[in-house]
Amino acid sequence: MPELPEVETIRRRLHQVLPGKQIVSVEVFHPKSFTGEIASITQQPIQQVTRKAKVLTIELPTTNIVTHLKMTGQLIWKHGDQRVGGGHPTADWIQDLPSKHTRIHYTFDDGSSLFFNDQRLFGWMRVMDAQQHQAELAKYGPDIIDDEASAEYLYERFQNKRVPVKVALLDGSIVAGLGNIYVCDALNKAQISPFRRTHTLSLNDVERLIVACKAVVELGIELEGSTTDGMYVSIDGMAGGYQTKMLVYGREGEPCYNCGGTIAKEKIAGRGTYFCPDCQV
DNA sequence: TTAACTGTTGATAC
DNA sequence: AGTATCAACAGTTA
Repeated sequence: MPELPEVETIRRRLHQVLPGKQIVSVEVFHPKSFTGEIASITQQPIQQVTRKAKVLTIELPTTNIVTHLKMTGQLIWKHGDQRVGGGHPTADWIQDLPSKHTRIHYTFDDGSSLFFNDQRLFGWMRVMDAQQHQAELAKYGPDIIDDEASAEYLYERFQNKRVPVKVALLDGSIVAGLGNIYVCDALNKAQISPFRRTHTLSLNDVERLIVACKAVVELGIELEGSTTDGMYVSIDGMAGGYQTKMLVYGREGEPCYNCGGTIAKEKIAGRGTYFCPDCQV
């Protein structure tokens, strides 16, 4: 599922191919997936593709196509047999687009296409002016990989909270871009229990935690995301590589790489949580 | 067959 | 305001 590394991988690849292209037509197959005036996004060159938190934005001269993939959203770009990136396995189903899960199909002036697929319909693409775009991004705290997301910042935000630290890390208004996979791994790397209440963490704990969070997310970006169930792929159908490096996520019953303890799985705030009961305290 | 589970966020109620 | 729970939806697993 797309977390920051997955969305960033998609952003980088879209940014390689989209700038300069003009949208010539848009087919909306599901009204829930798209809002905005199609006429407002055609016949003008795409400027750049940006990301904040898990929100992806295709910037046009006068407006923006703002995108949230939620859990099952995919963006696939096709131009004949041309591919961007390479070397990794490519999903074969991209040959058959649009599919039953394709919600939007953009056609560009060079004949290439962008497909928005979304099995569960939670995701969206919305045309927003600068002010609306700004308001959307203002919901989120600093990206976990930004310098602004410092130990001092997080420590201060933790002081007046008593939720389990795992819940706080998943709260995008505190720090943006972390999802279940990278939070579980970061807590293991920092040797902090996901159950620890935020206000009980020392500044030293928070320093270890923020370093671990940045490290796992940066590794995730380097490996171009994680694909645990085949759902996440980049714009050419390419799977990620982080799933082979996961520390605890999905490893219930297997040994902790840090101490050899047995990885446990419990629920925190309704979310499956993997951790090592022996070295995460 | 039915229920639980999947993950991100917004809405709602305390 | 902080916290907890549920809902949006569809498909897969128990």
